[in-house]
Amino acid sequence: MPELPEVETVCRGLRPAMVGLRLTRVDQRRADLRFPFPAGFQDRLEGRRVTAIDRRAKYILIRLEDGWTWLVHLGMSGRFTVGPGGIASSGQAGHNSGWALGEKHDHVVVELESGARVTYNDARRFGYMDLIPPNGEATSSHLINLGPEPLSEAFNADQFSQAIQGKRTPIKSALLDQRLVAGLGNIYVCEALWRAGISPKRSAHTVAGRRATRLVPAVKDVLTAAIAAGGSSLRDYVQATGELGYFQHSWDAYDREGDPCRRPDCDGQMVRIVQSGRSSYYCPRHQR
DNA sequence: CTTGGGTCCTGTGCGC
DNA sequence: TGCGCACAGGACCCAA
Repeated sequence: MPELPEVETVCRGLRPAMVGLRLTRVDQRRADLRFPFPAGFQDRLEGRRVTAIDRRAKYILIRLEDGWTWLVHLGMSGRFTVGPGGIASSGQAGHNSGWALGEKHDHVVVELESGARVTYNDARRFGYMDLIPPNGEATSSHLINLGPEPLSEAFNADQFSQAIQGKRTPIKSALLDQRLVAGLGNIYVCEALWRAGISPKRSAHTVAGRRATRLVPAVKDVLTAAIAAGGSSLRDYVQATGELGYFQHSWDAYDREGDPCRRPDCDGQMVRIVQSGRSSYYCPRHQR
């Protein structure tokens, strides 16, 4: 799924199509994604005007005029597409059959008063949606345990050193733990550790201090660069505007098993290991 | 409390 | 060409 840069990119694509406009029709086509849709989902959204779209970690927060928030998590394969009503352009070059009936796995289709249509598609259904009542954000179970936004001042070497104090888990796992810092996923953790020269296997508590002062800027830099590129596009993943992010061409670590390390003056070779069931890519030569 | 592993689901790419 | 397996951007839930 999408990690923070992809979710940010999706938000930026949705805003021009949705903010300030009323949702004229909401079509929920199945009872559940990863979790059941909340009771009254369609009725709560239909007829409401969207006032803003925010992002918190990997969550999309669509603000409605009545104070409710439509929360969306994309899971691994969730995606939004924006198209004109009726015709609904896909942005998926090469195959656009079946548009009148919708693509396979189109689970939620929203029409706006502009005539535009916003479609949520999710093949694996690891994504989910929920409704947060007015003033309910501080107590929302989805958001309450999240760590700081990695691009905010709240995420800094002191804070992160504190957060990983005494943690025996590998630094790779610590960076994926949304309670310590919220928004990173498998790709950008690999990239940040490569940039910081830290092995994904290193025990988290040994990163506190000196190494944290390298790691924190590496995290911020890679996320900033990825957002600027519109995120990473895997397979036919498209952002809300229908355009392709291109940061996958800038990966230095992820999916580069057997390839030469790209760090200047390093003659290492990238390897792949499995940690907690997930692939880690790193250079054993300079990542220690 | 922390930590590791299994699990949900569908699609794709690879080796045979 | 078909088949079976490994693997895929996440994170919850439970056992130890």
